[in-house]
Amino acid sequence: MKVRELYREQERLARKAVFYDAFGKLKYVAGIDCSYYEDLIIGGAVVIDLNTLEPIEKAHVLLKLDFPYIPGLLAYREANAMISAFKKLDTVVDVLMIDGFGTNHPRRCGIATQIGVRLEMPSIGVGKSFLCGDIGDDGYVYQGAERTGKLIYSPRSKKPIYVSPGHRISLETSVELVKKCMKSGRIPEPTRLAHEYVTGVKNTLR
DNA sequence: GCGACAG
DNA sequence: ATCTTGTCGC
Repeated sequence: MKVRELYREQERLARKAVFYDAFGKLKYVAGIDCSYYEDLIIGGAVVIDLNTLEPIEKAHVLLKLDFPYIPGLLAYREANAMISAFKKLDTVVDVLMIDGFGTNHPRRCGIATQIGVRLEMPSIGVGKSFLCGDIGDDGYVYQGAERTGKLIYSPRSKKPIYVSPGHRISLETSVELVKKCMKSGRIPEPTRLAHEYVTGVKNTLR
């Protein structure tokens, strides 16, 4: 498919995303990430108990890479592996925390939004570097008049992470949840553990 | 045309 | 993301 057609598909998916809290009490968060090895992509999901921040279940999957890395179209490269790994979990997960962006995206449809809409599940994007928008003095990322994300600084690091809601959750709740999942490092436990997990699986392949 | 550009 | 040693700092 051509890039401009994928752009249109993203605009269509973005219209389906909602940013209010569509859930009850939260207990299980799944951190999702992926890594690469030769022509394979390793998708991984780690379930964390919000009360302890300890992992209770993990699952991963290996797929053939079938799409290049194109800024703004990351989901077409990584979403299938992430979703496949997530579906292997037995735990009934309440919310997804994904490595990447949600509504803070050029077409308001980052990988967290695409996965959230496809699974009809609450999702949050946790980016590690700036993508787009304007950073206000209040720490929020603005796209026009809308707040689409927020910078979060962990106690020590100078570099922030970028939090943006993907689907079925508000920006405020997203920020609150990410903060609640912060332990020692710069990255919240769900995605930090997911990243650790998939790199571990990769080192198994060589 | 110019600049920006997640993982 | 990935390829990679030593090295600065808590």
